[in-house]
Amino acid sequence: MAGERRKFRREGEERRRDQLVAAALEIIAEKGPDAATVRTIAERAGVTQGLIRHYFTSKGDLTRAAYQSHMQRMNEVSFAALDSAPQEPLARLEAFVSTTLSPPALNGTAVGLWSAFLQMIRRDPEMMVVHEANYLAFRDRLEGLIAALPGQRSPAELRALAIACTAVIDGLWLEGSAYPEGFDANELAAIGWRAVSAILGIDTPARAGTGPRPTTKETLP
Amino acid sequence: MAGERRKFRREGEERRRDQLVAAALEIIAEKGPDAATVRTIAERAGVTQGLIRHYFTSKGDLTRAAYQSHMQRMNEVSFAALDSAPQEPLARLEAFVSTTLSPPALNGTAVGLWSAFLQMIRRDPEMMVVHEANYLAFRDRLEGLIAALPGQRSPAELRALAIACTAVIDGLWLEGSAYPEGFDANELAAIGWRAVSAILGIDTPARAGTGPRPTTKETLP
DNA sequence: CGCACAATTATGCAAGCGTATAATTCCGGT
DNA sequence: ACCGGAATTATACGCTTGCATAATTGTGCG
Repeated sequence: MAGERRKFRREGEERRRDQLVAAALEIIAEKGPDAATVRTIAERAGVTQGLIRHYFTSKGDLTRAAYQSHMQRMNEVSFAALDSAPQEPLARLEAFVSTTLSPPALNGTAVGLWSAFLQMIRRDPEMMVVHEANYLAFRDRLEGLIAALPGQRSPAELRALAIACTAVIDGLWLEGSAYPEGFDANELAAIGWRAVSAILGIDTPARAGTGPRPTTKETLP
Repeated sequence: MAGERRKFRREGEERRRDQLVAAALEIIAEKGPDAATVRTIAERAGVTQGLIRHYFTSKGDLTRAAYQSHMQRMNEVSFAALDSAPQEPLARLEAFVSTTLSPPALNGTAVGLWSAFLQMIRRDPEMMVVHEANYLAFRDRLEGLIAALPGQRSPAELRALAIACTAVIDGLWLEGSAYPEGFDANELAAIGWRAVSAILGIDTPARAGTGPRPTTKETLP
């Protein structure tokens, strides 16, 4: 009667690890890090909790693996969008900004993950390394896009511009994800592109008249 | 010899609540939200844990009170910095940006608090209301500073500019706080001011000589 | 001075946590 | 066919958590 032991199938180690990592990420994103207990993660992955300790030396180990996996996937998505972009530097940059500030990159679950991991980053040096590497990867990619634009800029100048553009994109992404009701559909992408253009000293392509004209004193007729 | 009962002093209700709120904020900022248990909070406040339930109906109630208090204080600090600023609109704006992107506003504990609360905001509608109100208050203040600049801007234009400037400030504040080794002392404030200037169409102060000419339409006499 | 009552401490409890370990069951090699 | 070991489940333990309640003690008021 009671002794119905659960049936199971054996899976490869890699696949099991991926399942557990995916389950952990889902739960952290949906219900927060506190809800991501060993038991709920195992349940979501369709196994029992003991298996976690069979594939990870501790729960923290699983959490680190999940963070690494999440960051890697974000990177890949970002890269993929760039690969299918056109070739003109300006269009590439615009595509990059627009992609980052539109769904699916802009979504509520990602910011949940982001803030959850930020907590751990501050206490776990190993996670800090991953964070640093990924932040710099994002910025460097953006810096590369900027460097490809017409005009010459010194390295220091490039660095400052990349930091500023990264910041405005991050800030918009964050508020748009955390407080989605506050903005229209394409509003953030449009604002982001205008801001990046302005920072880089590019004439805003879309709406002449209202756009900032940074340098020249005498303007239009 | 075991029966040494702890001595205590009675305090007013308001004072005790403040002490508990302050203790909770300190612990969340320093050690993360998981470390902020009823017992550690009480210990930090110099009382025993039972007292928390005497002044707050639950731990969540205390946490909400802590968030409210934190946000209110951030607001006051921000306001105070503006009050002692000069009167010319441009200088006021620059002071605001610079203050926000320099210590003590820029520090690691604040971002710890920020990301910890962001977690709760996503699950607690009551906290979401507080967050929304404070984000909009920040943005509105910034929008007011922008509106005071010479030149005319439509309400829609003002909104977009305020969103963009808020985003760049938030993004810089965030990365500077979360990853302080990555930036020089005044670097972020300088980058922030340059970015805001560019977004608003103001000539960067370094290359002085030309006054701010924000709009392309007819503006000045 | 002492008394009543709120403020505070002390103790207890059930639930949930991560971890350790024992018990089973699947599955490939022979 | 079956067996040995790895994969997986099951159970248990010690600890911490938030919350409840009982026991005390400080203190304003007569």
